[in-house]
Amino acid sequence: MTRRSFIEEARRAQIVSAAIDTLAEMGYVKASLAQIAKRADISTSLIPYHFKDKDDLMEQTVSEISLAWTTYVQEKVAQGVSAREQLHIYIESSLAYMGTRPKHFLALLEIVFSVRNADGSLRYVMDAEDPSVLPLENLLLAGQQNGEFRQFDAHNMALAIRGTIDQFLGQMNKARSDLESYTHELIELFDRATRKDPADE
Amino acid sequence: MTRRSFIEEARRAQIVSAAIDTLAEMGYVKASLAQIAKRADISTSLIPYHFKDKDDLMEQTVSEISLAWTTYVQEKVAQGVSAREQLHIYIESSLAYMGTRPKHFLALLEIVFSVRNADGSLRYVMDAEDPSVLPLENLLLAGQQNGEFRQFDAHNMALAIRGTIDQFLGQMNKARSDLESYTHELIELFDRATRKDPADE
DNA sequence: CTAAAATCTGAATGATCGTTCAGTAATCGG
DNA sequence: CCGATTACTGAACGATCATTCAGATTTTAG
Repeated sequence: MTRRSFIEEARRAQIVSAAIDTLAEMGYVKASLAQIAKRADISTSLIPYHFKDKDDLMEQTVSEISLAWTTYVQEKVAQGVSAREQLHIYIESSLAYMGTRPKHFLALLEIVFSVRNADGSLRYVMDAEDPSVLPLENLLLAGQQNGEFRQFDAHNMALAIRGTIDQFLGQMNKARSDLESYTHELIELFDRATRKDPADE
Repeated sequence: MTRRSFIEEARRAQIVSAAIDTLAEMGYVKASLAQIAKRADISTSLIPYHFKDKDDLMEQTVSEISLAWTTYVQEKVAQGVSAREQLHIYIESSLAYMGTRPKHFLALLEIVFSVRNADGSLRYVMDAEDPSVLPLENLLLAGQQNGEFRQFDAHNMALAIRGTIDQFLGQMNKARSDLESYTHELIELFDRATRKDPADE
C-alpha cells in the first residue's frame, strides 16, 4: 500500500469539502456526484477516481466531521478538574464547535439519516458505544462515584444531554435561536438535574 | 369540490400506510413510488392517480403522523391540573405514544430530514411556531406565572425537553434502551430542572 | 340492463443517477 | 528531455426514478 500523493490528498479534501456544502444546502437526496463535482468545479468522474464509490465518500465525510468534533470536545473536557466542571465544558464546547459550523452539522445529519446498510438499517445512527455518548456517560459515572452528582442512570442522562445539544443544532438555521443563551440555559439545567440536594443526602 | 368516495379514502389510507412502512424500513432515498406500490400490492401508477405527486403523498403522511401524535399528547396534558403535572404528562405521553409506534417516528424523521422546498431548505423542520413546541412553551410559562416553576427561558427549556424526547425515539431501534426507565429519568430530570429550590425563594 | 363515470393497469417517456472507460493532459523520475 | 506514471475529462452504459397515458376493468346511476 503506497502513500497518497500531495495532489490526491488535496483533491480528496476538496471533494469532501464540496460534499459538505452540497449536503448542507441541498440535502442527501439531491447531493448527487454530479452536483458535488459541479460545486468543486471538476468533472463528475473524478470523484469515483479518488474514492471507491459514493458510500466511500460519505464515509470519509462523516468520519472527518465527527472525529474533529469529538476530538475538540474531549480535549476541552480534559482540562476540567471536577466532574461538574467537565460536564459544563462538554455542553459548552459541543455547542460552540458546531454552532460555528452549521454546515458541518447539517451535512452530518444528512448522512446519518440517509446512508443505509444493504439490509436497509441506518449505518451511522449511534449505538451504545457511540464516541459522542460513551465519554459523557463515563464522566457522569465518575461524578457519581466521587460524590459530586446524585444517583441517576448515567446512560439515560447522557442520552438526554446529547438530545438537548443535537436538538438545538438541528434547528439552528431555521428558527430564531440564540446559541449563547441556550448554552447557559443547558448548563444551569443539567447542573440542577445532576447535583445533590439536601433531600438526597 | 366534490367529496371523496369511500374507495378513494380507503386507497389513500392504504398508500399512506405503505409509505410509512417503506420509509421506516428502507429510508427516504429508497422509498420510491415503485417500492411503496409493491408493498401495497398495487401498480405504481395508482399512486399519482390518488395523489397529486410524490410530495403530496409525503405531505399527507407527515401531517397524519404528527397530527395524531400532538393531538394525543395535548388531550392527555389537558387532564393535568398543575403545570408540574402537565409537564410530567407531556413527557410521559410523548414517549409512550411514539415508543409504541417506532415505524411512525422513523417515517416522520425520514420525511422531515429529506423533503425540501424548491430553494433547497428543509420543508418540515420545526420553526418557532411548531405545534409540538409551542404548547410546551406555553405550559412552562403558565407554570412560571403561577409560581410553580423557577425563572428560566421557556423557549430554550421547551427546546431542550423536545430534544431529550426525540433523541430517545431516534435511537430506540438501534441501541439498548428502555422506554420506561428513560421516561422516569426524564420526569425526574426536568422536575429538578424546573422547580424552585430554597435558594430561589 | 346500460351507459357513463370512476378506478386501475402496464407500457412508454424523459430525466437523472452512479459507475466505467477510452483517450487526453499534466506531472514526475531518471 | 523523454518515457512512464498519475491525474483528469467527456461520452456512454444500464438502472431507476416520477409521471403520463391509452386502454381495460369495475362501480355507480338512471
